[in-house]
Amino acid sequence: MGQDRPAGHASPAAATLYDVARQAGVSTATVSRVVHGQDRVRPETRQRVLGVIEALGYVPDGAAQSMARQRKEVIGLVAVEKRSPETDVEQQGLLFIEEVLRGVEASLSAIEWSLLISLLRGDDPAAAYQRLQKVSAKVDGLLIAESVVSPEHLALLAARTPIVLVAGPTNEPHDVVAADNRSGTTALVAHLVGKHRRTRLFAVAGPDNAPDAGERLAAVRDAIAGYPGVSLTGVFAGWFAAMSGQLAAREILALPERDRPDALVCANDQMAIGAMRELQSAGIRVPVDMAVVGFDDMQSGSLVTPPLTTVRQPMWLLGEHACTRLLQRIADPSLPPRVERLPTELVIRESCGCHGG
Amino acid sequence: MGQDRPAGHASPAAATLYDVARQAGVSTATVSRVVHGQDRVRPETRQRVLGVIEALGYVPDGAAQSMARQRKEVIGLVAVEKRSPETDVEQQGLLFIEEVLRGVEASLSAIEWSLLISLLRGDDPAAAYQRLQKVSAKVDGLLIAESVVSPEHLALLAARTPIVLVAGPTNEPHDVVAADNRSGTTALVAHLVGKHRRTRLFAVAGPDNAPDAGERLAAVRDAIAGYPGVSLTGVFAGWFAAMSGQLAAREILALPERDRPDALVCANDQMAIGAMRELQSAGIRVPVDMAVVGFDDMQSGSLVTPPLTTVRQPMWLLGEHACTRLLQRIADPSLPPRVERLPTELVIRESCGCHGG
DNA sequence: GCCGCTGAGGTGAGCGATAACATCCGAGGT
DNA sequence: ACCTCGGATGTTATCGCTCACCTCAGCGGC
Repeated sequence: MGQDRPAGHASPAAATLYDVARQAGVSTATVSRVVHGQDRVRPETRQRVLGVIEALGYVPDGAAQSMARQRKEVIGLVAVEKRSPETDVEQQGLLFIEEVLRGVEASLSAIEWSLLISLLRGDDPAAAYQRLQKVSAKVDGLLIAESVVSPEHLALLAARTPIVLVAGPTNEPHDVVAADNRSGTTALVAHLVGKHRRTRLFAVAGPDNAPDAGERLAAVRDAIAGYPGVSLTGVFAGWFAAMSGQLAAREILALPERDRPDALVCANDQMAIGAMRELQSAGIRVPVDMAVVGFDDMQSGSLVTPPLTTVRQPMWLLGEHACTRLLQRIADPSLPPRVERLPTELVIRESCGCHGG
Repeated sequence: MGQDRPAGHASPAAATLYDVARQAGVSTATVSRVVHGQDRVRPETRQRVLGVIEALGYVPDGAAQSMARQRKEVIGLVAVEKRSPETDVEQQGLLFIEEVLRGVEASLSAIEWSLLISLLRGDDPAAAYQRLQKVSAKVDGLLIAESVVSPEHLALLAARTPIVLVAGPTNEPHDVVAADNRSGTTALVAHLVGKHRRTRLFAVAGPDNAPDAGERLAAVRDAIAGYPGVSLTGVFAGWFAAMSGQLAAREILALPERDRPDALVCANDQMAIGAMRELQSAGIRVPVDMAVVGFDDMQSGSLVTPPLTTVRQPMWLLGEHACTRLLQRIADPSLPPRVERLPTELVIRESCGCHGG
């Protein structure tokens, strides 16, 4: 069938609606109706048109459709990518978003929409905004991860395009879908204190510009405040990368033994893993001498020894919900912005002091 | 500035080129020239237009541009996603592609193009093809990962859209960019045999439909054939998931001790990790009793105990090269299809029997 | 004084669909 | 026989932009 030209070469010019209409001896409107499965067409006509479509390998052009119906059926997901090919293989930032991406893509493909990805790198906010503008021209709405752009730029963008923030700041007048960092953290601290009698916690925080990080730290503080006799012995300002966990560990190792914490609460799993390895290679036994816990529940957490106790974020769901929200806003831009929190779940493994089953 | 309407609401109707032209008192051609930084405009006029653009927050519509210049400046990346939200958190398939994705995105954003992602799920090939067609309508070319679709469908697709296969079958008349599975595998076997004196290897293969998997298995066979006294004691048909590594391990554990292999060569890291954990929990010491090696060099391989010896695939590069190739083909569809192999690199850690530094 | 050139900018024909509206035609109703 | 009605189709304006081509004014050369 159709072996008349060598494969691997794009055809001379893609068939258009007009080609199909002409060959089938009908109007473009009829072809359009057939393509969209409408019923206003006689079965006989439909068959004829379908035949021509098949023969020509016709597929309606997306750009033209977007123009005509004033809807692109594409949404954009933008995240920050801090890595370059030469940089270390540190799986950062996007690692979190990858799971979200799947959730988004799943929701989208169910309604035949598509997902456009844009990874921002470099740290020039103006350039980032430029890029975002360009991207916004190709989509019906934007899902923006973490805080990749300043509040002012966000406002400018929102004035032109529907946007939903994923794990973004909740103090801006935008739709936000985020994990319930607070309850997860509270449960984690409760476990450490209640079950394992830890009294000297140390926090390894995430970067300032990540709202999630701030919330987790605040929650740790608040939770600790609720337990008499338990104190937060220190806070290390990390940036979500494993390396920053390592650095935090070194800072702790430099402390006289008596001043060291008995539990390390990290703002994400990456840092927890980095810290744990550093502590272990200095001879500290985790969790006996010091417990180490993370946040996110990335797969790697279950692989390390001891397996990491952490808090699971429903990242797939985060993606789904953010997507749904964005779709709603696209349908009705006048919707009032809302903040949605998705529940987190304590995942107890062994790095807290519990014993594996 | 511009606080006249509550933020978080999309504007009534986006400004168009005509709005800008009218307000600036020039023609649309002039605005277009300004937007595209052409020189045929007096500085004074340019400034005026720029002012209006700024004031209106004008961004040229992507669909209209695509239409007018007959180029969408978007390429699509399609991969298979075997997971659903309820399924286990097995990070499969896409895990490989995520790194590729970054490479692609980086190349693309450098030239201001965008990346459309489509994850195929379910296993209805007809549905997959449908979806691919839809996606192809929105892009200028497609990057297709592994073999997500039948050769026939691929040919049909290629007749209409430029495509490049990533880690795909090399026996079809398409552009392919893949890792040099053979040399990596050969080096791995040489290490196992030469350095660690292993003589009874067991292979855990990938799925039949993954060309990469087939190549790796064949390379193991060929390499072994080159060493007298070394044999391949068995092959387990896995599917790249950690679970299949586990199953392979169980099969081995069921063997009488004398019939067990002394080295396990897995077609990817996921399976190696799965197998290793299963072996360990059955009391087998890795690597003393049995070496276990993988392929890919995913980050998790460095986290497990013992750290996994594996072969690194330059996935980022794979993405970059595939992207470049696709761009070339888009520019000149008459290019003859080529197969490009990217070098792999042996990564020696400890699961082969070497000692960590 | 006429021509041609050049820089600055305007005109308008597409690009490939969609969808509102117009048309045509035969079946029923009266 | 006339009118109505509705199903099947055709016509065509429109979406927002680009680009080839046209216009026009001023200027210098001969």
